Amino acid sequence: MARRTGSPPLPSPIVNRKQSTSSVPTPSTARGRRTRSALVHAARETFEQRGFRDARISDIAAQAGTSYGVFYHYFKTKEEILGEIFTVITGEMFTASRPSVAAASDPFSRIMEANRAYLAVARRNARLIAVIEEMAIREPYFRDLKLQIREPFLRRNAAGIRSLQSRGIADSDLDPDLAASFLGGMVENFTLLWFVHGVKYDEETAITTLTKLWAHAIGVSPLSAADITSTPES
Amino acid sequence: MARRTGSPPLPSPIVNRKQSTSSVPTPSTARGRRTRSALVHAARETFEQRGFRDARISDIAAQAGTSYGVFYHYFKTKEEILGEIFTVITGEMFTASRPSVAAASDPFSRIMEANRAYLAVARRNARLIAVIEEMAIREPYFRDLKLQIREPFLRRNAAGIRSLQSRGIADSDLDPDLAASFLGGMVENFTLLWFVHGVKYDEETAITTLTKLWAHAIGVSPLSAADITSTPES
Amino acid sequence: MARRTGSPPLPSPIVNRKQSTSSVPTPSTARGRRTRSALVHAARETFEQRGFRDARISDIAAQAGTSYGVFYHYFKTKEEILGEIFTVITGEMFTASRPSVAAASDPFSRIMEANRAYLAVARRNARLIAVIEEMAIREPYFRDLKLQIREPFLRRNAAGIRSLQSRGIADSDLDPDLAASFLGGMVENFTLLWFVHGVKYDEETAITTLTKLWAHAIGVSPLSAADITSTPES
Amino acid sequence: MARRTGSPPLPSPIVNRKQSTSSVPTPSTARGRRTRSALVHAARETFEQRGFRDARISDIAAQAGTSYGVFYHYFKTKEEILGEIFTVITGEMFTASRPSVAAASDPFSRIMEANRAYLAVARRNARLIAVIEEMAIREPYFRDLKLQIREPFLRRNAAGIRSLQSRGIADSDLDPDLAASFLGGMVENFTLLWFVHGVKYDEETAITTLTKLWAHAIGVSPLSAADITSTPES
DNA sequence: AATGAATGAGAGTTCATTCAT
DNA sequence: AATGAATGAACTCTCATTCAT
Repeated sequence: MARRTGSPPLPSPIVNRKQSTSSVPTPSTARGRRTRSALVHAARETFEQRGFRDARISDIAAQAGTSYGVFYHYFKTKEEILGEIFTVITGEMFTASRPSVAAASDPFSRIMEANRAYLAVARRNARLIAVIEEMAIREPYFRDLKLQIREPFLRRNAAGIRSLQSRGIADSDLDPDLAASFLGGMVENFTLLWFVHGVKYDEETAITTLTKLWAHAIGVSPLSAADITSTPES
Repeated sequence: MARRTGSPPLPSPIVNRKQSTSSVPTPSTARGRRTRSALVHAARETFEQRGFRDARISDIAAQAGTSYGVFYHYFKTKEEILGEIFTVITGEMFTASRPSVAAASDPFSRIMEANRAYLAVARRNARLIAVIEEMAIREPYFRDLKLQIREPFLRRNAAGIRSLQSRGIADSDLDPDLAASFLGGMVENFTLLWFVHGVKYDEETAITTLTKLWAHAIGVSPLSAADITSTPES
Repeated sequence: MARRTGSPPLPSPIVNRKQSTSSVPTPSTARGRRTRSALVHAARETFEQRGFRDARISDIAAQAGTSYGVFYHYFKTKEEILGEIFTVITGEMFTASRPSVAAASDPFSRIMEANRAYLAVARRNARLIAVIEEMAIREPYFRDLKLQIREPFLRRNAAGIRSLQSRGIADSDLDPDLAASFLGGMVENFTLLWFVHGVKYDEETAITTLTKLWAHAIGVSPLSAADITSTPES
Repeated sequence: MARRTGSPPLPSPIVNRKQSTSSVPTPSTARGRRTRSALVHAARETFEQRGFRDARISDIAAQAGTSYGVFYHYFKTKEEILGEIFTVITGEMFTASRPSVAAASDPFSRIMEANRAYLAVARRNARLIAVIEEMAIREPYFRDLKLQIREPFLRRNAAGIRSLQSRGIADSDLDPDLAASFLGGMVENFTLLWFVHGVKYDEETAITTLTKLWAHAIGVSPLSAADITSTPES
């Protein structure tokens, strides 16, 4: 007798599986590029205002001055548009945080300037950093993003410490990577309190104290370092 | 010193603090007390597992083995039951983080032990701390909670630094409150990486490095401090 | 240095995975049972009117006189509520289609009565059968459902044919299972045309012709069968 | 005899037959003709793969290698392009199903060959037939299409039966139109099970059984028919 | 003729909260 | 006190169709 089977005799079974709509990475027309760019900018503002979770697609679209559905023309998910934003931010933060002081200055001043530069950049991007900070707690994607953004800073700081160690200025007893991570964490934590949580600090006192702590922690003192010619450490 | 402001510098998001229905703070019957307690415990587990936002009232009720509606008999909002949980946590964390080492030991060892004790407690409560950390970014209620939990630690640390300064062991140049805040932030940032984000560290190396950085930062060296009789600083 | 790993040191990684809402199979209160039942009835009517695909959850809820969300209290998906409907239909169809004629009557009459009974039941359930028929084309779930409903009819018919064969009344040359399947298909196809596609037939002529074709096909003739005492074949 | 009605007995669902925009029936340029043809082919493949409902215009356009908008240049609706496909199919199916056997062979063999030919064609077009079958349930447009495709087969079969009746070979008691419709339905139902639902059959046994049932049903036996010279019945 | 960007109505689903029992 | 049924606002995502270029 006739037996029913799992697979029909036809080339392939008839099953309807909807394909995921593909997003358009780079629109071909000028109008498209304008719209896409407007969405990215609008997304940034929306995320800054509402955070990631509370940012609705409709908020972004409204902010961009486009219709609802156009978002899905260019992006599949909120995550995707955020990723776009962060590729920009990540690079900008690192380059902008390079200390502007002459290479010849003493280590203490250099640390001071590095902190000053970092805080300036962090202040500008505080709200977006807060978004990552918030999401990183639960979403692996964001945790990775956070650690990824941290990475180059850690490397630069570790290299700086190593350089000072090799020149006998900094405590050679310290693991430079760990020290860089911990001291970097100190600054990071501070920026969170200052720029995101709204704790009030006197700028100069804060930067000075921060720098003293950092410098002393690795064994650099304002006095000892003043008379030493330094080489660039980053 | 650092002052916390009532309103954050960022436009604070909507928080709905309903005041309409009145909740029952302390049930009169034994059964009522049992139910309430079951809800609080269930809420803690649920928040740890799902985070605050993703914890549904129904999850908590299910975990507590009660019905949907009973939650609203005892609590007005999710925020309220969380507050309940944290009054417990806050106290526990502070007392449990008191260093267990004899008061007579040297400052460096005391800092080490304080860090060790703090990390032990932080590890136990990591998940809940993560919940606050996450929520503090956008919700003033949680930001206040976070700063509130921080406060006693800062005070203890600041007092410790002041004590060392007055005895000439620590750098008297530093603002003790700021230093306490920044170094506390260093440790906090580290616990977040270690216990919440899952970054791997070698425990002993990490604690030693952390303590060295802390001690050096305020001018305490293992050598200089060893021969000095200390007074309890907390 | 610190290395980030996929798995954090905490008991299990922090990931939020929403649980699927569970549906309530049997409500505990009378009110609940009433509502659930109203939904099932409403769903049947809605499916009959609109088909499965075009039946919106809101249609069903409206038809049941309940709110939107209550559907999800009792059912997870449209498929689930449909399954409920069909467990009822399936049984009803088979029992109701049992020929009511005395066992003593001749084979031809018995076939006639079986067809008459089947057509009566099929007419009542035509719209729902149409729903399965429609969905069976693309959805394996429905194809299985369709074949499952067919099955008992085929078995009964095959048994009937076997019985007639063993008594020398029907052509013993035929595979009784295949014959049952094909002749059953003939009737099925006819009911689809008649009850669903709205092709017009004269009832008596149709049933008579259908029965003649069936009977002749398996070798039963009105004449030859008249004088033979039959045993029940189902 | 069976008459098809304009309006079905069931409340017919909404069909949107837009008449606003005018489509271009026959493009004047070669390029236009190529594009149009590509669309038709793409539509056929898409409908076979996804079914009518799940086939998006964008799927068809993508398959044809053209842009979204061009579809609307040539066709008003999905229904329209499907109609185009079926005008081709319908004709092909009928001519291809003409039995290839010599007119001189006996009625039984001729029925066998007719079935064999039909099954071969049905197998090739199974997927598209499934599409109609599916849509015919709810959409009058498709129901009409289905009955329209059936029509010539019914006429051919009815003519064949009439011819056999007039020559005394087939049961003259039967309404030839009804018989043709019912027996045709039997074969149709079988092809649905076999080619679309994936029920497994042994090809030769199935065809033989099918033919026996058909022949006996109208009173044609292999023996009685062998010695009679037949006239073409289609 | 062709392109692909833009629109927006519509359906599904979730869940905090209320309320009748 | 407790239950769990009911409500409905809010948000996501899809895709046929239009239209400017």
